Amino acid sequence: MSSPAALPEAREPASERGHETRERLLDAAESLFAQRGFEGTSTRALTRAAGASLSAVNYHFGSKEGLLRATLLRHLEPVNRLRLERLAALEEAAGDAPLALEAILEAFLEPAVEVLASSQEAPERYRQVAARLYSDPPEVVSTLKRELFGELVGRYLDALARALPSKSREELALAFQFTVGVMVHVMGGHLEGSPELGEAPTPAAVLDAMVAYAAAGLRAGGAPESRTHALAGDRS
Amino acid sequence: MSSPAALPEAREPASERGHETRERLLDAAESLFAQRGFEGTSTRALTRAAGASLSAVNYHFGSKEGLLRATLLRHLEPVNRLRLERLAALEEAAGDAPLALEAILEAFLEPAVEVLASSQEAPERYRQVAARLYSDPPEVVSTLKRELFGELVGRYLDALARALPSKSREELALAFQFTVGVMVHVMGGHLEGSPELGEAPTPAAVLDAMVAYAAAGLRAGGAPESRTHALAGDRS
DNA sequence: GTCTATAGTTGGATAGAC
DNA sequence: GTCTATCCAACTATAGAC
Repeated sequence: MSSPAALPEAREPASERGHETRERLLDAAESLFAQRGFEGTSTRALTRAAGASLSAVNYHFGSKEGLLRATLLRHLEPVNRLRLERLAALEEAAGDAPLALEAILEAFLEPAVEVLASSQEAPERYRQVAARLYSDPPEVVSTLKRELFGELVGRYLDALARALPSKSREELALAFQFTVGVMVHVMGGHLEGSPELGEAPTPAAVLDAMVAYAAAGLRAGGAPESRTHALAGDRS
Repeated sequence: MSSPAALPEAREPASERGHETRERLLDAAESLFAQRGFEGTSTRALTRAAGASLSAVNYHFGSKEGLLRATLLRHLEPVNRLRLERLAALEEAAGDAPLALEAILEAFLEPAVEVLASSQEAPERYRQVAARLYSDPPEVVSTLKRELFGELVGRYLDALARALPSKSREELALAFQFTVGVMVHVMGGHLEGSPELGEAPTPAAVLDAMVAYAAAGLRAGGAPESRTHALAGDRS
């Protein structure tokens, strides 16, 4: 985190040599942590992949854990910033009116998909980084999770509460967590693992399906009328 | 898997000494793999927790990976068997009629919650075992996943297709994967990590909420009429 | 079936030259 | 800022006594 010297303000002068290795380490960490997990990736394999020396990780990040933290931050922070910006833009455009549920969900879900699609290289790499937050055990991760998502979740729940005034905050919080589960599963790449899905659908199609699924789920979740269990399925 | 001797048929005779250690190892593995992941757990810590010697893992399971496999199987296999049984029972009762969507979802989701609730000791332990299937990287896991879920998913999709005849199989498969994501997130214990949820809801309440959420999501997911994005939130 | 002892690797981290 | 060389702790797996 607080690295060696935070070079003056030059924003990539001829002498950014000092940052080249750092960036390569982050790239390699992204890729390897995603593929094999934190404990499953050795510092040796990591620095080899980055074309750096073994000691580089400790020099730039203090420890292997510091590198994990930096790796997660590098991706999740911009995604979450975008999520907050998009929510704020929606709210400003709507004035006092409550937001459309689908719009809120799109503001939350699309940034993740976007970052994924905008990656030039292997998208698999980016996908699983976020999912790691929900699977890697070390304590760094749970701390970081609260750090990164605390405010975000609160703000989105506020918007959801205005869109769905008949729901209690607990109901909304629960259904929103379900939605996070959907997102994590998709970002973790578990759609590919499943047969029956034939050719993988495009990210845009998956996003649309997620929004529709989650919107319906949020509207229905926990509402007493929806527990009419005895009646059969279709409705469309 | 195919262990030393598969003792005749005695179902816990005075001489089950040979199995005591084995069971203790499975218990410990369950707990530690759930908490710290596969690579994050050393055989030493594991055997120490089980009160066994270091070599016990290799004797009983061949390797550390063999122990992971046995651990996952021990829990997932009965859960999946129950899922298939409950689906079959529903289908028999219904004759030719399509099943109620909520009933299908309950048959799928409740066994997991049930095993969780029926565990005498720390339920946290059991919860995360299944979730590990979706986060641990080693190849054993992805093999096992297909092995365990291949038939199951096919059978449930068949039932869903009859309950929701207007949906294509691809739409259903996608929405069903979303539902799996919800379940994995819940079983992984990520509800606890979130504030805003106050006192953790009971397993039964979470189950009801999941069923309602997923049923609504499956009915709506991908249906063209549900993409009327412009209209605002509430409906109840 | 369980133990102790040990072999043989590989792990993260550091020292010090350049 | 990056490297090589090295420390030492920890790992999985095996051998062999009991």
